[in-house]
Amino acid sequence: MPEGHTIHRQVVDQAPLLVGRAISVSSPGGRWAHVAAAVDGRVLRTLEAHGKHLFYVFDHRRVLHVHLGLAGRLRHHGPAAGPTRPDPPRRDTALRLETPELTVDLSTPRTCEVIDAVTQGRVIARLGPDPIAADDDRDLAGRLATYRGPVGTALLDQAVIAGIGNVYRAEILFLCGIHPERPASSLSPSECDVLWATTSRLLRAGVDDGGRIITVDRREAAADRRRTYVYGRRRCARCGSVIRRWDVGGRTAWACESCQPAWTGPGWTGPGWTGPAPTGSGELSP
DNA sequence: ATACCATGAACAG
DNA sequence: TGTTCCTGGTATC
Repeated sequence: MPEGHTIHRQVVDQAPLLVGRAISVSSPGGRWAHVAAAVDGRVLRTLEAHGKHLFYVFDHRRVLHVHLGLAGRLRHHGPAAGPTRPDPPRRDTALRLETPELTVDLSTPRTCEVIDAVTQGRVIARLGPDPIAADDDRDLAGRLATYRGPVGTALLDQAVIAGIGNVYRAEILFLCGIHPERPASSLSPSECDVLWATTSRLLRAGVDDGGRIITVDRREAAADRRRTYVYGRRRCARCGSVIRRWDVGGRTAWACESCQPAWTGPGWTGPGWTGPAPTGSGELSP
């Protein structure tokens, strides 16, 4: 499940075994041979993550840039000589990275390219702050104050915060008690502070949990083994109300409208808005 | 066996 | 705003 925590987890797992070593890079499927050739045999200097983007920085100042998208995956294999010798690469493997200690297979990435440091800087400059790496929210309140659209859309905008995906969006807004359709600009500075702190806490926990997304408090949800409060659920793990799922910002929002009451202030156009006086016959249009 | 939906985001218009 | 790409898990036949 490639949200930002997945990528940071890859850094935690890969960096100790790859940084400082020459990496053999190949493209088993052949489609990415030009990418493999550009970094094959080079020594890895650093491995960096920002949001959902992963950067392998090599000694000749070339940078392998990977974004998994929806279907991309990174699979690890043990050393060729050890008990967990790597499987033969799957046909869809874009790149295989190998050292004596670790083999990493990248399959069906959204982005797989070799760039320079300037381009890497541009990619990162397009992104908002990464709540796993950064302690500073870089004025999240200011960005939300001028954001035109619901907070549920803003949280998936990687220029606002880098690394949130649809699962975390649902869980963050639940834990903050914020309705997904509230105008982003209606959040108070203190709500923005809580939003950032919650985001940072959840994503960091996701890294520590090995990339799994576990947001529930074990005491609160002791009765079942689900890992979320609202995402993927029929009923709220806290109050039992039926979860509503509908489109917000082009993705499915999941929310408990008891725990996340609808906003009825300025800008709200959802249920409860009386609107202009009805005209015509009063019948609903087909 | 087959259909559908999903953790993402670029692109067209 | 809608279309498109990719794989994999789950549901349905």
